Amino acid sequence: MAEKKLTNDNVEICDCADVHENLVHLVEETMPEETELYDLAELFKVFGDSTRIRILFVLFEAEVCVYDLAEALNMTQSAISHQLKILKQSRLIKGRREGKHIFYSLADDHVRSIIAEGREHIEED
Amino acid sequence: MAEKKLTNDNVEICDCADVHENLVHLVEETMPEETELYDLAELFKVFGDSTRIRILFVLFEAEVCVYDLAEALNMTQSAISHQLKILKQSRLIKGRREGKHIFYSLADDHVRSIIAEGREHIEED
DNA sequence: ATTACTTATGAGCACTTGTTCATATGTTGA
DNA sequence: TCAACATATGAACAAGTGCTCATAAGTAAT
Repeated sequence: MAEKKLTNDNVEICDCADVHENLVHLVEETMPEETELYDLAELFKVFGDSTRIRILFVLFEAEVCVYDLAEALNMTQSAISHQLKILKQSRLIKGRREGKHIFYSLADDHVRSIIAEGREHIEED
Repeated sequence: MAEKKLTNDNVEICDCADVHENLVHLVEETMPEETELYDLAELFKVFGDSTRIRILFVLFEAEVCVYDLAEALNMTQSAISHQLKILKQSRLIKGRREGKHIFYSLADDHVRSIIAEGREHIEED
């Protein structure tokens, strides 16, 4: 494939061997939809806060109400409640009402898998 | 186990059945170190941006230099370079110099696994 | 109905983050 | 050495985030 050169302006041109058009096509073919990319980023953003990570680790072990979460993590009820809302919106956890309490638990096992993969990465070498 | 009641002040007390002390102990036993929690959150924070996600999807397919990444994603060289630095610091990608170019590629397969797990989660139901 | 308890939520604030712009650093070839 | 290209980086700014505080909403028991 020919090198890509523009003659009339100052655009900088990188002529990495034959990569340009091929790459653009490859990207167009394999890159997920914009909305999926956005959703993926939003999901990982939820994991990207140590308070939420700590909440998830508690829920790995037990179904827990808001007040107990706050006590176990030594944080205010309000702070925990705000974070639970975010976790719930991402369908990572679910709440079950029982009288005055709402018990939270993991929504499914993806949470465990994702965190396990993350731990593997940071624990190597 | 007895309910927990304080008599002298207004502290609100949740008496979820027998959970308190057990939960605190459980958390102390199973919760990872503070530094690991922090590192985990930092790692997921890196995945929590759609520009970085897009960069990773390109690198799933090929080893690419900065300029081509910028072109493929229709972003400035500077923006891409800043993000590459973050990805490199998290050891998700690595760079290989070849003349004037620096070709970036995935550091290992954890990236693929983590993103695959994320996609599974958002694609269900 | 009133009180006490549990959870949710809105506003405000300090802090973080991603991009742009300008510029520096590094590499190659003439 | 100089010019051109490729990449990295610091400052600045807008936008987003997590906590606190005050308060609302929901539930149960008296």
